Amino acid sequence: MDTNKVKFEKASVTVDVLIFTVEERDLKVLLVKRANKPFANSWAIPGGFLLKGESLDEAAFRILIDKTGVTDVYLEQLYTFGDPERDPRGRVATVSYFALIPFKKFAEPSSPKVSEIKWFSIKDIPSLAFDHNKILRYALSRLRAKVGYSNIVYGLLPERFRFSDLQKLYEVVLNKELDKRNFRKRMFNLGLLESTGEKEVSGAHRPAMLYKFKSREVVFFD
Amino acid sequence: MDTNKVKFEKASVTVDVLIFTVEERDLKVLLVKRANKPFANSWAIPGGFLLKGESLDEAAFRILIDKTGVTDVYLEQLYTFGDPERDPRGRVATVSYFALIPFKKFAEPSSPKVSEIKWFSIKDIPSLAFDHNKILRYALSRLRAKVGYSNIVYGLLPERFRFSDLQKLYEVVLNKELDKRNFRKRMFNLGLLESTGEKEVSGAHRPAMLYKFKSREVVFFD
DNA sequence: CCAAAAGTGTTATTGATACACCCATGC
DNA sequence: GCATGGGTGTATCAATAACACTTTTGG
Repeated sequence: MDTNKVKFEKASVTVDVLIFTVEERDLKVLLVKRANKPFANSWAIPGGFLLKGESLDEAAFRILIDKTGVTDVYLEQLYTFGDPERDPRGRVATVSYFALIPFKKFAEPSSPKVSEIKWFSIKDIPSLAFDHNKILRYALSRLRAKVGYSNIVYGLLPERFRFSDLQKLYEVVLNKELDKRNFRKRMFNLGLLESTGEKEVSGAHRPAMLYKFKSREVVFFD
Repeated sequence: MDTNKVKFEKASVTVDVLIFTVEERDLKVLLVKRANKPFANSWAIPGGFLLKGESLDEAAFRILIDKTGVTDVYLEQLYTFGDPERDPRGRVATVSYFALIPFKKFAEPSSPKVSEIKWFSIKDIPSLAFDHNKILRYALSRLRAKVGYSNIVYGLLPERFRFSDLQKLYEVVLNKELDKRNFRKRMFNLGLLESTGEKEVSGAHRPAMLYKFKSREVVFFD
């Protein structure tokens, strides 16, 4: 192949972070409304340009803190999107990450530049800026696959939770119903959970035992 | 966070492709000896800068063809490495891919710029340029995980192969021995293979039936 | 006593593992 | 006839799937 006349191209590198949480037993993703062109007023995945001296992981972490104030978090690189046409401003490659945070830790963002920021149910996603719908679909498929062979859902839950919260979370992520008894059996057999001994301050029904993950580190199984 | 005084940084984007094959029942990866600085004379993963108008996948494909002449191939994006210190020339983010090719299709490369090119057994990898040892370790762990729940090994095998070739391949990739009867049972149960009806032109032993994958498309199972 | 969610066991089926001998060929 | 790799079956165990009733609380 003759490459003599073809030019290399410096690209801008952005890092986008898909921030997921569970609220009201529903899986939600944090989106921002863009203030500037291109795609002004469109909703988009939060992100930003890579800064001098910053690693990709550091940039993802910075964006996450900027938007949510959360630091104790599960964060994983997802995929890199680099189609030459994906950004009208020029060649921009986006390294996408996904983050899982417990809703309770979320604090309103400090960043003044963002005009608006909002949690969207994954069942109700509008048309997004750039190729962000595609990125979100990719993130969801990774998340769905990964909950099947790892404990990463710990990132979505508070320290202590009811068993039914955990089950509901799996049901929402996997988009299918699970049998209560089989689910409990399997979860206990994996040996990742422990009872806290405490019970929820309950409603008009039998109070539920509260559980926690033995370890808030990623564990793979199967 | 005050970002007013921090500068954005344009980065060069390179695409590196880990090209795997099986030869002599051993898993091998293609490395090139670098002609130029930095790391002149070190072995490295083949790669190159992203060209104008080219998508990441296209760049990976171009590099692969350039080095091997192979076009019918399994190719998958792996991970993006972007530490600010990883290349002494400046900020370079590398999007890594891995490719699986059947050894028979390999043709000597047409590219005149490469000083040397060589297959290395994965058991015998030297110290590589940049952070390429780390990238290779990552690729191997992805490959090992993925053969467990997909049929991607089809990419490493010729059209028709003996069952024992397939088993040996799994053993090399997973670095452990497998039981012959259980392995055959499982493979047949997955329903991805079919007999070609033909037998190998054999050596001093009973001739082996030759099999092929029903589909040379990625299939996931489990 | 009624509504609401928590909690609990058994059976059937499937997939994984462990294991040893005969077969077809070339020389 | 012997050396070389090809090819086959059974029994045990573990994990998964299907399935319905009782318990504890608040109001």
